[in-house]
Amino acid sequence: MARGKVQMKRIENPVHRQVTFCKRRAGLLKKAKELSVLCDAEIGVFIFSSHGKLFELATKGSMQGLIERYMKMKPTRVSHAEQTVETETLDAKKEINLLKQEIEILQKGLRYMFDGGAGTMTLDELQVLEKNLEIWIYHVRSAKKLIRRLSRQNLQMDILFQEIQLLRNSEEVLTAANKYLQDKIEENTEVTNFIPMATDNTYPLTIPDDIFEC
Amino acid sequence: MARGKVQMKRIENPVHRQVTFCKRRAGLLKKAKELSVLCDAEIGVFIFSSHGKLFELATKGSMQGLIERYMKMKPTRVSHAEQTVETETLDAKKEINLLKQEIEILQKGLRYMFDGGAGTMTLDELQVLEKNLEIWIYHVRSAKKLIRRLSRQNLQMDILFQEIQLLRNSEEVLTAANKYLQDKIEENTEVTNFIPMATDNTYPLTIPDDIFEC
DNA sequence: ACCTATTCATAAAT
DNA sequence: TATTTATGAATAGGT
Repeated sequence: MARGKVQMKRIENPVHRQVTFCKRRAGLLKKAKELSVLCDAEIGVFIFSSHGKLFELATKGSMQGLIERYMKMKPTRVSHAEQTVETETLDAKKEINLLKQEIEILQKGLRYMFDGGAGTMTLDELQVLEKNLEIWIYHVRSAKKLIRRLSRQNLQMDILFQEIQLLRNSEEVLTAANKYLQDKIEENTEVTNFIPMATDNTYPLTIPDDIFEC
Repeated sequence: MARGKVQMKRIENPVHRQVTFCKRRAGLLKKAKELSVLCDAEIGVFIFSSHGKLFELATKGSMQGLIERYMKMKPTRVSHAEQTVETETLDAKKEINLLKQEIEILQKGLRYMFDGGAGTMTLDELQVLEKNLEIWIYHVRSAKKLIRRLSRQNLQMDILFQEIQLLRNSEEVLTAANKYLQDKIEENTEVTNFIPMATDNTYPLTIPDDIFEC
């Protein structure tokens, strides 16, 4: 670069390093934007300064979306290896956020299943849920079967009710006929061994009227 | 650039665009590496070409780690200003364990609900799960109400069925009595205006026998 | 992939 | 921190 070629190693002078960081950072992000525009590419850039400050750029949409797209192409590797106690500080914070995300997905999942999908979940979250929902389907279908059978019986209860009304009516008719005939017998005849039958048939009709209320 | 300034818009010629993409992509990644080395920064770059191919760079560690670090600072929301990394080491570890426990409980909870309680959960886990279950209870109770009502109707159907049997029996008794009385009348008496009533009451008893089968 | 004229990026000074 | 300037680096278009 200008006024002397630069050595490709860490700039030790903190002031120089800071100045160079600002300039080159701006340059890098500009180049990224240019590449995105000129070549119709989607680009994401994170820059963490040596002091942990974050600078980011996401062309075409959000960084979140980019990360999801990235994750889709590279399904999370599960490497644990061993960690030295000293290096755990940063890893711990990373892990916390991962775990928080996971919890959020699980909670969303619970809510999703409880509320019937009222919440808004991302595609990835839904994919996590998909497996669980497959298990659900079995239970839901079992429940549906039960409900359907009971509903069918409910319809048949209407038929039963109608039949009962018919029987009640017929009972009245028969009782009336019986009574009429008895009267005729008493009025016109002598019957020695007559035993009145079934005229006081008072079996309990305990069917409540609100059986069919809903 | 060389031999003519370039317009900052998408290059329409596909060949030119592809060539430029390769060159500038290499340039961008080189710049990123340089910035990382010179200024001791941690940098991640994704580049998705217009046809979806991914090119990536992660200085100092893996892209996965970078994404985790990114997520840590942006839990999809406003950042916590800057946090002092050093003071959070212990808290972070504690938090990790808490979150891991919570996740495990939630997962167990999901399994518990899906598999019908096959898993073994400790008392503490059950207490955490209890909170989630409270949400469930509302839904479960609604479902139970429905099932209970239908079951109650099902029981009442048994009563109805018994009542129908009683009515059928009483009908038979009454019919028999009626017939007996008629016979007596015909046998012993002259009744002028007698009209046989209801002895041939053949209303359809269409109740299928398998109503109560499951 | 290589060349090279030209533009761009930027280190150091201010 | 911004501006200037001299210089190295990146690259567009051609081969």
